[in-house]
Amino acid sequence: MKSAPVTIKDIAKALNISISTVSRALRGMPEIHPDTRSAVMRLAEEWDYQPNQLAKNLAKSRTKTIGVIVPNLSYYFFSAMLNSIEDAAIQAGYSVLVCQSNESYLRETMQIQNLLRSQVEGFILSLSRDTSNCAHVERLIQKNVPLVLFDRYADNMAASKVMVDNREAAFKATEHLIENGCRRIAFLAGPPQLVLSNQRLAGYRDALTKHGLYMGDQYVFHCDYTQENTLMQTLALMSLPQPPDGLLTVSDRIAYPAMYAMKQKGVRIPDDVAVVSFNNEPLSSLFSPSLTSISQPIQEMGMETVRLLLRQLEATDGPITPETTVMPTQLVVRESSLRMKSADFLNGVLSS
Amino acid sequence: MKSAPVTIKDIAKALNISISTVSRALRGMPEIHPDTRSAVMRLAEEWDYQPNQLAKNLAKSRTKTIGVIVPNLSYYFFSAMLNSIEDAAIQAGYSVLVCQSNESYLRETMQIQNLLRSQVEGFILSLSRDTSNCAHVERLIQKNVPLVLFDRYADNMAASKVMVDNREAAFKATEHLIENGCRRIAFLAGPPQLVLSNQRLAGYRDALTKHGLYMGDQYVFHCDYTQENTLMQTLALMSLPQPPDGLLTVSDRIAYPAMYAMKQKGVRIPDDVAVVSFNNEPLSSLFSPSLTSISQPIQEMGMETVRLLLRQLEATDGPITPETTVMPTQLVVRESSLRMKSADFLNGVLSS
DNA sequence: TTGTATGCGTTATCAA
DNA sequence: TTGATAACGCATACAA
Repeated sequence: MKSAPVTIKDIAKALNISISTVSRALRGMPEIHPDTRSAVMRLAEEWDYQPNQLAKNLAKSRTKTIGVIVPNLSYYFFSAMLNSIEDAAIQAGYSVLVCQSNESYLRETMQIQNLLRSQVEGFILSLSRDTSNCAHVERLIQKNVPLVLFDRYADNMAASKVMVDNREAAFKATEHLIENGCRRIAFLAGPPQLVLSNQRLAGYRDALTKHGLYMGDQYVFHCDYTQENTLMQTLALMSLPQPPDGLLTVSDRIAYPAMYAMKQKGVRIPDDVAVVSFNNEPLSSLFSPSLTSISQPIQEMGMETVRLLLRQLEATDGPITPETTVMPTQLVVRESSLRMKSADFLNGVLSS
Repeated sequence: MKSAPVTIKDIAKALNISISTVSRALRGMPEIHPDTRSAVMRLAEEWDYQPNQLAKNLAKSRTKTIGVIVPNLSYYFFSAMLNSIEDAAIQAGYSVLVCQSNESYLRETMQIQNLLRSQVEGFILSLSRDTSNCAHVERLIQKNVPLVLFDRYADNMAASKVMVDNREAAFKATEHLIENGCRRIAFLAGPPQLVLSNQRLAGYRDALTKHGLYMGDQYVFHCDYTQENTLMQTLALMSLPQPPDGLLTVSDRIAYPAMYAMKQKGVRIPDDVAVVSFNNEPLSSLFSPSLTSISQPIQEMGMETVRLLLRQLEATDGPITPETTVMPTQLVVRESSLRMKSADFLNGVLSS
């Protein structure tokens, strides 16, 4: 039960002028007489006039709005990315409509549909865990809807992408474990359809192979990102006849429960098992032991994502060639992987 | 560069019928001839017609949309609340527009403004940390805009609210510490303008007073929810001439860095300092020691929040009297506060 | 400097 | 069962 909001028509009627004059005054067009303008402004102020954005957008056939769909805002990485994306978008005069897919393919397609109906001018998208079929995204591309994927993308799609070099990062992380004396290194991966997880798996294999430690994927277990599942996979891992002495996890969200499960089993970290992970959430430094993790330049990734989208949004002559930006990562070493106290010992192992 | 989307006008022209017929067919009105309907549907399907939501909303003067503003989606509590709110809203046929205030009063007022312009029909709001002046919310109330506050609300506002009994919960938590042998109990509170923090403070005082342990607020320190600040406050707390032997924190997000800082200082938890907190984030069970925390019924709170809003949205005769729902909490006891191994010893202390 | 008229894509109220 | 036509609130080309 609220009274009808005031419109430019109300103001025009009250001031006995035309609605176009009110419209122009409100928008600060230069041709308006100062007296007229101030009268309009005064009344608008007094009545707390709020322009109807729907009508505005409809009239201009533009919304200056971009749709952002992420799997889950409770993951630090995604909510941080959202903040960065929002800042960059606002800076460029765009506003943002946020949706979560809740890791569901169905929900993802529905959100795309909804945003499309809401006339967003472009999409920033990170695929859900359950998305293996990408027809819904392909449809956007076919329609020439500006689109940038980040982090969770799919291969073989003619879309702009922003990501880190997952393979290289995993290689780096795995080699760090090897340098710290690990010989049987396990990988708690994400679901098999996650490209990012597979790339990290590849980097993990690369490092093991390079150091003559690769023995098939017997130490690779897939997690579905739930706490319960990770606890189970970790226990399974530790019950292997030859349990691992090093662990790489695809995300801090996987590492936390994994470390918990190991500690419960009396496994000492890093002495029995050294752990390295991905994402470098702020909380990772607060765990005990603090967690070594690959950090991604979230701030820059958000800005770059928006930049690639703006390129498409503001292109005047036809569709633009998709562009992929690979951002650097950084290994942040903490207690969970620093096994050796002595640099000499470290060097000894490496040269042996 | 995308081609103009297809409209009902396009379909009408192609089928040589009127736009009203197309509109009716698309919306499944019963009076349409089956042949006409199927022809329309076929073409709509083929051309992937997407109704323009802006135009739809403008024409109906209804958006069936509610605006949700929270301080920060990276807090577990808020992103979980959002999920619950979204589910309940969708169920009731509403969609949700989400914004973050980023704990800024200015941003909060801007978001309200934006959502108002976007014609949301009601608000669900949790105030930012920096919001002490509530004129912006009062203005909504005056305009009879349906509104429900949750968790972070302000006193003396004629709005519907959903929250937990913070005072009682803090009392319960503090008494739990006392029962576990703590005698000098500190409270890491939130900013002084946070009502919720002050209520918890009151409950903390109640419990101390009841047990003859209250010695003024020398053990009360205020945090601003950043990690750095919490680390500092904790160190200050532990440097007191008589450091505390029990700690209550206003949020798990405060407890994590506090526990970290104490552990760094060699303080043993719970033996030297027992810790109890608020929110019961899923991660709290994974920390070592695992964190005792007050849990709030997030799922139910979200549903209740939406229920109270719907009551206002669907009221036909004038504004509705604001309603406040206080939800129950639960103390989830974990390692961080379980100091005594023996029940006999525990009973001994209590009866002494 | 201001007003008139038209359009944005839909819904809804009349007639037919 | 269908079709004109007028809203919805605003922007804008063109006239005045």
